Amino acid sequence: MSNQDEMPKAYDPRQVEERLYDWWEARGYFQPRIDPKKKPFVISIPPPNVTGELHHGHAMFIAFEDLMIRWRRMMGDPTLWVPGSDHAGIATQNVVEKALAKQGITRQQLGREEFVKRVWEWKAEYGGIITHQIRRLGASCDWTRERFTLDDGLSRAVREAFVRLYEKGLIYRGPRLINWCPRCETAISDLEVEHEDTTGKLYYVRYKLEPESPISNLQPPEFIMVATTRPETILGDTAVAVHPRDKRYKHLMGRIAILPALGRRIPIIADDAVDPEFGTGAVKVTPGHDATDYDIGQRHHLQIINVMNNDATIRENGGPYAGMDRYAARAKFVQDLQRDGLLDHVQDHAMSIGRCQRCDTIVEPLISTQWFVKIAPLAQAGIKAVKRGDIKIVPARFNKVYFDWMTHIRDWCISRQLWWGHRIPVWYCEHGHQTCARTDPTECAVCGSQNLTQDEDVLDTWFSSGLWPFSTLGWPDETEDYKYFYPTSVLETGYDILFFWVARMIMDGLEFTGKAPFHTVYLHGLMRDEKGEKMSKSKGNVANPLDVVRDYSADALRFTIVTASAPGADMKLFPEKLENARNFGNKIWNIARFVVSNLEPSVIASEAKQSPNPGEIASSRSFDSAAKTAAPLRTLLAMTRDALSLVTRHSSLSDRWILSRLNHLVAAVTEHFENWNFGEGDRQIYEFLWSEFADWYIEASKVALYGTDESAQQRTRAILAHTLDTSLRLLHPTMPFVTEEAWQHLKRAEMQDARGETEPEALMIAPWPKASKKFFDARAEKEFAVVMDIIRAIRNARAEFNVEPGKKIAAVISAGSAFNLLESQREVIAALARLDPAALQIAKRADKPAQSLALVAAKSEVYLPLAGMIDVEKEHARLTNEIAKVRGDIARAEKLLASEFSTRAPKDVVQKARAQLAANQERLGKLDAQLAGLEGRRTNGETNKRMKGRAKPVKGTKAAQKTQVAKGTRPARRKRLSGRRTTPRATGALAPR
RNA sequence: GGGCGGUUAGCUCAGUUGGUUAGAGCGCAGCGUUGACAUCGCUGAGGUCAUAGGUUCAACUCCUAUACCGCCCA
Repeated sequence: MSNQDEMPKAYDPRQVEERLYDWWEARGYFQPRIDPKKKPFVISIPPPNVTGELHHGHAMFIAFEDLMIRWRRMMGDPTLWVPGSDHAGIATQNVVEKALAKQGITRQQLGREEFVKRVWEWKAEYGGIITHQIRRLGASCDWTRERFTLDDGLSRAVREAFVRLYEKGLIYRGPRLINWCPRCETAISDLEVEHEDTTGKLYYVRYKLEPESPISNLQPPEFIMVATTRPETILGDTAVAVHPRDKRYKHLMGRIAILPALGRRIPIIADDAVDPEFGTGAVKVTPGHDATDYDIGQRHHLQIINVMNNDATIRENGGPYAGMDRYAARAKFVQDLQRDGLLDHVQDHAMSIGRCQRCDTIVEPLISTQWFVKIAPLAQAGIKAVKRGDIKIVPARFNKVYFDWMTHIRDWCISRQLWWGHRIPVWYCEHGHQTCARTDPTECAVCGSQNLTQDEDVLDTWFSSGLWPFSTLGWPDETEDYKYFYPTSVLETGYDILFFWVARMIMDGLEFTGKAPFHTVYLHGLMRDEKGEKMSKSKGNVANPLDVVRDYSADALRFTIVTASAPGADMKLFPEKLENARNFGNKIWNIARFVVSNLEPSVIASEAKQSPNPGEIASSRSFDSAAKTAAPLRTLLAMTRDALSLVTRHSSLSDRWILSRLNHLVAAVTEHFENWNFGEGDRQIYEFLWSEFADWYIEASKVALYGTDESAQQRTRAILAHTLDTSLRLLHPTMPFVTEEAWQHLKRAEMQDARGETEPEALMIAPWPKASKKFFDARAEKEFAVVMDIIRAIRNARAEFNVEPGKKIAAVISAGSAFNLLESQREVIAALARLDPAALQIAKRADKPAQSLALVAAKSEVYLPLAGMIDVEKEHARLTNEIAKVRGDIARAEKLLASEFSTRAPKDVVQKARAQLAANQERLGKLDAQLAGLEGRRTNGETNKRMKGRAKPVKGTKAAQKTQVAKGTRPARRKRLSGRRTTPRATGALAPR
């Protein structure tokens, strides 16, 4: 029984992912080992809201953060990823209220205590769902350190932070104009208001003027006309304002206007804030319901009148409109103005309205007594930290966004009229004194009164989120975790919460711990749906990542997320992308299957011995059987050592080539990861595994594996194992499951040797590979590229001429300077180009056999005796076309080299251009000769009849000619090989007789 | 109003200090059950890199302007 039998033909992630996760977790791999000598790598998870289930935005941060975490863990850092969730005040209260509403219950009916109890129940249920989802995505976070923002410890941190700011005078309470959500019935911060452009109405309303003197009573009444988008707020007007230099209104300044409906007397004032271009140039001033008007009101000491209740109905001071909803009041008010002849006209108006981020209700600016953080001093420190470089934001373009916002930051309204959250730690006595304390006070700090009541409000959720990086580690206590793991390393999240969360963590971290809470902020883009729209619950386009996991695997989702976008760029999720990633997983699986099956299965079976492996924990069939058949032969380390020692002495070209490519890959991926280019690193791994390792090395390795040279077999096996092992390590941070599963099979196929070396128990705790420069082999890469060129040219010709795929054909290679190389690779060439080895002739210089197709590839010529399968006209066209292209290349190169380029460009660049030109000239010579031969044949009256039935003229002699005319200089398509540009271009011609 | 990002193959997108002939996946065309893989293999077609200028020996890449799309802030 071979290992391959344990590896099904197709990879089935559903049999693997959950089992492996459970095993990793049970083995304790997610927990860091505190090593005082090492600097830890730490990420605090962006805590998901406990409102419901995860969406793809969460999958996104998990993909990137787990990649970093697993990578650093393999690099040997003590690595900690702190998981947890956020109580999400308004959001959670809203969903629970909605759920209760379905049962016909309101929170008021339940009362505060009972309601909060219900929310905790909700949290228990959905918190569980969320952690399950995070696990299924493969997140290797340390669940023993899981935190929730309402935990006792974190609540204590919130209290400590509040008290410190309060004592410093950075927290104050007072009446200010705030954003009020009439549905949530709470204040919200500026950030929680989402502005939306819309077309509204602009109402032109006439305010009657009070006569200047009793005599004027006899005059016809005078008016001043104002324009407003919100006529119902006229009820709260306390002035009319015009611009001080507006000549139109000069004579009216200081006069008194009479408010419609209420008859209140209000002054006409002058203020610079008025835009003379807007409307009539005269505006109504409503300090109680508009931010600009509030400022004007402050400057002119105007009375502030709030005309709305908490639910946006008109208060009793609204006269006849009292009790009406704000929009019903508007309609009625407009109607009344019309009736009274005070409404001049109405016009459409482009405007922006603010809506509540959580419930989409139109926000009402109003005056309310709330708690605020005086944020400017904290923001200054936050700006400095980034300017100094203590914190680096990736991608860097977000620096500017950060600075702009921090510079123009306004005081932060932190009190919320909710029940779910951290209660504000301030008590009032009957004299109105405030007592703010770390522990619940029993008496007033000012007068000693024992008659205390705590503030009813709770804090903005983000107040606690801002403390997350350190509150989760034990702050304000100097715990072991806090001392060792703080400050954290990287903060990874979506750019949409740069202000909400990232900026606040920076300010809080600096303020409370004296340290930047992390040294790097990595911002990813937003996940959008297929149409490019932001995913949101109200749009109903929110998908459950677990559905994707079920259909494509967590690995596929993660790989797609990481590779399908650039840093900071939004991405769309498509089934096609996921399919490709899933297929890649299967490809990896089959590569492993091939390698494993070639690692001496007979020995594996006979030397079986028990060893610790995932089978002990998970009861997988494959692990169980593996445990029985597990056969220590040599460790991967030993294999690597073998590969290393063998490569220098006996290795073949393809061996040296793949090891060179592999080590370049290790270097490149490591560098890309270090530079935060995870997508590029992963794309290179993909290219390597699929296009180099599988398509070329594995195919070439079959020559040695199925040959008779035992040492070559051994060596090839070692290199196969080593290359697979290394590649799996590189890919593990992105695709943890399939790599671990494949690696376990690989490991079992080798096992321990007599020297007692042991492999790590799991890939996830195996060391990250190091590139070894001694494997860099430019010559091998160059030479193997020549071999690939020859093979491609032959394959190309076979396809063009419809040679039966299985048919082994003869070939003559006139190798020229590449003779030694090609002769040494004859088996590989024969195998991969499907040539008959007995009929493959390689010579330094060979004559063209009669009736053969001639190809020019990599400075050599290949003749394929495809007698009778050749269409002379077609060949003529192809050759002519090819010659035109080469001539174009030559002309361009000559022009370039004749210019200042040859004197001013770097030498190596010029040298390359020269070499390229020479190669093309050589190629042109060969092509010309072939064409000449063909011309001779053509004029000899040869027909283009064909012999074999399968052969047929390649479509489009005409098309080819057209192409030549239109795009004669178009370059050949580049091959998939990264880091290697080859231009296989087969060109066929009939040899002259 | 201020700022940022995008515009590259039919579609979705990479392209990191400017340097040969710009890449991938999907799709498309042809061929294929070759002892890892049809979730696959081989071969091929397909792009004046939004437009107009500029810098440079050299521009998808740097600069300026314009157009269109998207986002953030006010």
